[in-house]
Amino acid sequence: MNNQFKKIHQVISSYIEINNEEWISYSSKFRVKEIRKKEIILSQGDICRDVFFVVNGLLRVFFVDNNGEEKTFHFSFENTFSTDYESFLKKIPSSYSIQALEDTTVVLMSFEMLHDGYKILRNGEKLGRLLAEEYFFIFNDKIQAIYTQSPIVRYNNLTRKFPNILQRIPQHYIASYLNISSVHLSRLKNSQ
Amino acid sequence: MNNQFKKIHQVISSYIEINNEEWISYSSKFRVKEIRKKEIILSQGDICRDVFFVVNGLLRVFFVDNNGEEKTFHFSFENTFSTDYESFLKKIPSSYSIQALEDTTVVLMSFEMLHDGYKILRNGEKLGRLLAEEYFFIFNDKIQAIYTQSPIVRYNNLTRKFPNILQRIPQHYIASYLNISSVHLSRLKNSQ
DNA sequence: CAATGACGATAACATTTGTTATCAGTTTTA
DNA sequence: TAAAACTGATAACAAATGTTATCGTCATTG
Repeated sequence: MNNQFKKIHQVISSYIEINNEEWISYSSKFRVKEIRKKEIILSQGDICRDVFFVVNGLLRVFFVDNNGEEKTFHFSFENTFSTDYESFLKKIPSSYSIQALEDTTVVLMSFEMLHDGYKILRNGEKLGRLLAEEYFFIFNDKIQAIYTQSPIVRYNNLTRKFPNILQRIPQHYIASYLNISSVHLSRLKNSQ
Repeated sequence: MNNQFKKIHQVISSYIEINNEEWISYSSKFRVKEIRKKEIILSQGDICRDVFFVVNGLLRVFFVDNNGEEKTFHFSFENTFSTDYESFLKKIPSSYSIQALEDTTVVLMSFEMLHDGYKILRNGEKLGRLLAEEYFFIFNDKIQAIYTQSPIVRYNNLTRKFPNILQRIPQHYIASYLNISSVHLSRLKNSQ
């Protein structure tokens, strides 16, 4: 099996039963893309045509708010999916941009192939449901964290969960992710 | 058709094709529950066993944070679903409590019947997927609002979208929903 | 009907967080 | 390799938001 598809196969297999034949047919439609650091693979306002699976590297999902300021919404690490799922599903302009923070390899899954999967794979609809549910869980946790945890607690949780995040992601992006200013994060860190 | 099921049939029909036979078998498992004002139908920490469909009345979804303070997370109006979907799906202790703000009638859909539906209904899995997606959209919008809009803008949007909300929901719950203090909301309102 | 509690406005004050600017060290780029 | 851009710390100040307390009105309850 194409080595780049190994992990994605593993992830999908954890959701549904998929046999060899199905996988060969399904994965034949994957496309692979190399993205250079700082390159943007989805621009806010464009319709999001693909779900990206990060094989290696790192993506940043962000948007520009009404005051023209970038807000970092999510970091997509290796072996996770990244997309504007609402734009992707509804074919409406994306609210987010997605940018590579490092040279990154992604597997592209188009809307068409995902929807074909609903019919072609025996458990295609189930896969769709579980993916939607999984995405939902992420957002649910995110909202709860915002409501219940102070920025510094969220920061500590983040660095505990991803110990090398500080080596890979500039601190002001993390501040933006926490929805506080970079100055404030610096203060919080150095006074706790 | 049982009149209380009319709306829920309408909503489900908007998601998938469901014929009369399927509907009769499916809806026969619904249970109806009357909840008195202030009554709690889901307690934080319990496993959420049902999805609630609000026939009439009004529910408040909230949780108690680490400082012992209630944070209102969501208001469930007529003809919408309400639940702790993560607790419900994963059978883990609920992060939320759900309380009636008015005398309320709900239709209960248990985990078992929803999952039976995945098999019994021709489009059961699709229904599950679309419900998960729909729930996801709500959360996506919620997070975006938090990141991009100031509390007073969110307040104005809320009152524009639900003009009678002020008659039905105490203001301090709305403040909690906006994640600001009730004093601050009062100030914002009366100074804009 | 009286007592109690819930509700929302307001004031005074404390705390948190943002803004702007500067600086030194580092990385990127031409 | 030199210039430019990026990064994070820090200080000084401004703005936003929270906390506590008080008050009058209204709704609920016994």
